[in-house]
Formats: sequence, C-alpha cells, structure tokens
Amino acid sequence: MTPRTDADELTERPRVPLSRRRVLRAAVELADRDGLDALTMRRLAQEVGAEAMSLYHHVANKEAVLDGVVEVVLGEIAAAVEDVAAPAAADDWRGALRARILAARDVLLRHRWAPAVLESRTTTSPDVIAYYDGVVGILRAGGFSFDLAHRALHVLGSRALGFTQELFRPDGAEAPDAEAVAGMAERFPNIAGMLADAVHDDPDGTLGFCDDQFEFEFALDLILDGLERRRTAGS
Amino acid sequence: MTPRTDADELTERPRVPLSRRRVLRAAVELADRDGLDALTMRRLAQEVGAEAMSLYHHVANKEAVLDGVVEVVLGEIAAAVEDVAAPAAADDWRGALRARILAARDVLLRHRWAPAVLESRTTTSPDVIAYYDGVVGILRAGGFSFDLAHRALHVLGSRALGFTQELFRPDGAEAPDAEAVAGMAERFPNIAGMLADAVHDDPDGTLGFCDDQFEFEFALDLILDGLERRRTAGS
DNA sequence: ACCTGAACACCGTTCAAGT
DNA sequence: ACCTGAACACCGTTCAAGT
Repeated sequence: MTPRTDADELTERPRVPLSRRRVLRAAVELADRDGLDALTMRRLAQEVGAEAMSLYHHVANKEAVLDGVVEVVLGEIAAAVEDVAAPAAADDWRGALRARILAARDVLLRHRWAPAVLESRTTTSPDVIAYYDGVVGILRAGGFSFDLAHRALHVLGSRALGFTQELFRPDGAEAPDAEAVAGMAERFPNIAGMLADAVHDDPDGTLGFCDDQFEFEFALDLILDGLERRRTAGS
Repeated sequence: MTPRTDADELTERPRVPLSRRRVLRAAVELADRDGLDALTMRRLAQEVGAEAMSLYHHVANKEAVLDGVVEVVLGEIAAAVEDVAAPAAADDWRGALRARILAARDVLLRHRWAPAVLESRTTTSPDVIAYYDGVVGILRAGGFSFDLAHRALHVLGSRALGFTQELFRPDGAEAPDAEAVAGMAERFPNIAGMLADAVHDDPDGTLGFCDDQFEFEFALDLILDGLERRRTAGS
C-alpha cells in the first residue's frame, strides 16, 4: 500500500522469506495474543509483513491454516508428553496415562483457543490419530483388550487431550452478591443451594467456586478408576 | 428488490407478521436443513420472506439469533425430559438421570449443529442453568451432597445434555480397505491393531466400527457407576 | 410500528499482472 | 518462483428513508 522506506527496513526484523512454517507460527502467536476471531487471512498477512494473497503460496486456504495451527499445537503436546516423568505403562498404566494427559492439558492452557479449533476440524488430523495411538499403546501395555481400549477412547473423548468444553459455568460464582443469589434461588433452587453451600465451605472465597484443575483431575481419576474396574472384571 | 406480484401472494404462505418466535423457528429449520454455515442473516430473512434488515426489529443481532436457537432446542429438551418414563429420583437416581440424559440426546440427534452452537455461547444460557438445576435436583434426591453433586456436573460436562464432541473418528473405519490399513499400520500400529481387531469381531461389517449410541451409553454408565461409588463411600 | 434499500467495513478468494 | 493490487461474492450491521 504505502511504499517501503528505509525506515521500514531498519525497524522490521530481517526479511525472512515467507514459508508455511513461519505462517503457521505467526497464526498461533496471533490467536494466543488476540483470540481466534483475530485470525483472519488479512491480519495474518500483516503479522508476517506481507499481503494477504501471498499466504496462498504457502497454504491452500484458511482451512489449511486451521489444520496447520492444530499441527503446531499437537507438536507441542507430543514434545511435552515425551518429556514428562511418568511410570512405565506396563507397571502402572493409570499413572502413565494420567501424567501424559495432564502434560497435554498444560500445553492447551497456553493455547485456550485450540480446543475450539480442534473440534471444528471435519477430518481427523493425523497428529490427533498419532496422539490417540499413543494412548492405545499405554492401555495395551496396561493389559487392555483392543475392545476395551476402544471403549476407553470414547469414554475419555477430548479429556484424553487434556480438555473438556464446559457448558455450565455458574456466572454469579465469582461475585455471589446476596441479591443475585436470591433472584436465582426462585428459578434455580438446586443450583442456588449448591452455590450457597460452596460459599459456606470457603467463607473467604479466595479460591473461587470452581477450581477447574481440581475438578479435571477428579473427573479423570473417576474415569480411570472405572476403566481399571472394567479391565480386571472383563477379559 | 423485485416488486411483489399477485403470483407471489398466491404462492407464498399467508403473510404472517414477523416475530421473534417465527424468526427463531425458521433459524432452527434452516440449520437443520442446510447446516450451520447456511444460517446467515440474509438467508434467514429470505426464509421468512423479508429483508435482512427486518430481522433486526425482532432480534438484537446475530448473537441473539444463536442465543435464540439454543433457547428453542433447550425448550424441546425440557419437554422431552418431562415426558420421559423414568423411575423416581429418590428410588433410583441413576435410572432417573440416565433416562433424562438419553431423552436429551434424542433431541440433539435431530439438531446435530446444536452442540457446536451451545459450546460457542460465551454467557451461560438461563435454559442451560435450568437444565442443570434439574440434574442437581435428581442427584440431591438420590442422596448426593451439594459438593459431590457439583463434582458430578463437572464429570458429566456436556454428557449431561446428551452429547460429547468426538475428536477422534477413525476415518478408514467404514471402508477399511487392505491398502489403507497397511499404510496406517506403520505410523499408527496400535490404532491399526484396534481397527483390525474390531473388523475381525464383526466380519460382516454391517454394524460399522463405532456404534456411537452404544459407546455413549457405555461411557455414561461407567461415569454413573463411579459417582454412585463416591456417593456411598463419602457422605 | 414495522419494514426496506443503499451503503459501510469487513471477510475469503480468483485473477491477471508485476519482479 | 514468489509476491501483489484490484476485483468479486459474500458477511454483519448502520442509517436514513419509506409505509
């Protein structure tokens, strides 16, 4: 648009030629910083110091960008999962799987937009299949039949990758002022009671109503429990 | 755009005045028929025989339309859940909850786009809170503490409304031709083994690899099991 | 009060043209 | 080979004008 000046040359980082890798890294950074809605072809181009149309030489279209950022994030997960200190699957499949799932979760907590993108993909990414292949490997080493391992994948669902989409986030939870709770009590008596009870248990309220990490681990352990029970019962 | 003619008068259904209710019903029908991407303000207007701008007299904006279609679907769920034959919660909380969840699932199977919209809402809809209020009511009647009921909501997550977003749908499952499986075996040995085993169990293949309804119920029962175990253990 | 057309500020993407 | 500007067919939405 405006002609390039020497000033541009000096303030810009050295002119690296565009590449698929660089486009995708920029896309992840952009989504981290400004959210998923900010990830448009035009803004992404701006981010790498090019015009929107230049991107099309390195990615087929926007869907390919979204596939690509999934690839980047799953790369980070694969690396984190490899590095994690965990017992051998043959000795303790639960410990092995639990540690890996929590490591994956740590990565997704740094890319909060990623679960939504992951769920929007219509064809399963090879990297997702590879991740689940690792999960099945752990289960097999822990003594699961293929059949029960298959069921385990369905029970775990996205939790195997360390996240669950929460539909229900009680709004008044952080600031449960008496008035809002009172209005709520009429329409949602059970929820209101639950909230009141939680506040009572923790009068300072500093912990907040929902400690998501705690809840995630509680749910994960309940499921791992149930799977272990099925494993020893069946076969 | 083109002037109205008598022919239009005759072929159109009788001119009902626009209303929020009518706009939202049309939005649900449109999404059912042509998918979520087809749900644009312009196409929606066309659907009710008006211009796009006319919609704004009945809904604030597109977000309000999405909130509205959630409202409609949750209305259907509330009706289905009320009608379902289920044991009394005080006698059998598991049976009571299970029947309601499967009834909710039936509704969502008729509106497959609805889970994605539900998950896209940034503020929790009052209708979602009302639904979860009912769930807590059942758990309380079944002898749950507020604390354990709260955890149960987190464990169930969207499964309480009858759906789970599946990240992992093995593609070759429906047509596991030998070549594709062989290519897969190298990169995803465990998944390939799982697929091969499943095919072996069901040589006709008519059932397909994943019976989602079966898997949904298996996972649901595993979770209800685990919750019952926590309930009798704790207190 | 209810509805509308034109217009605005955005999208993703195609195409023909530049170096 | 790589990048670009203009243009196209869409979005959601504002505004001033119609009945």
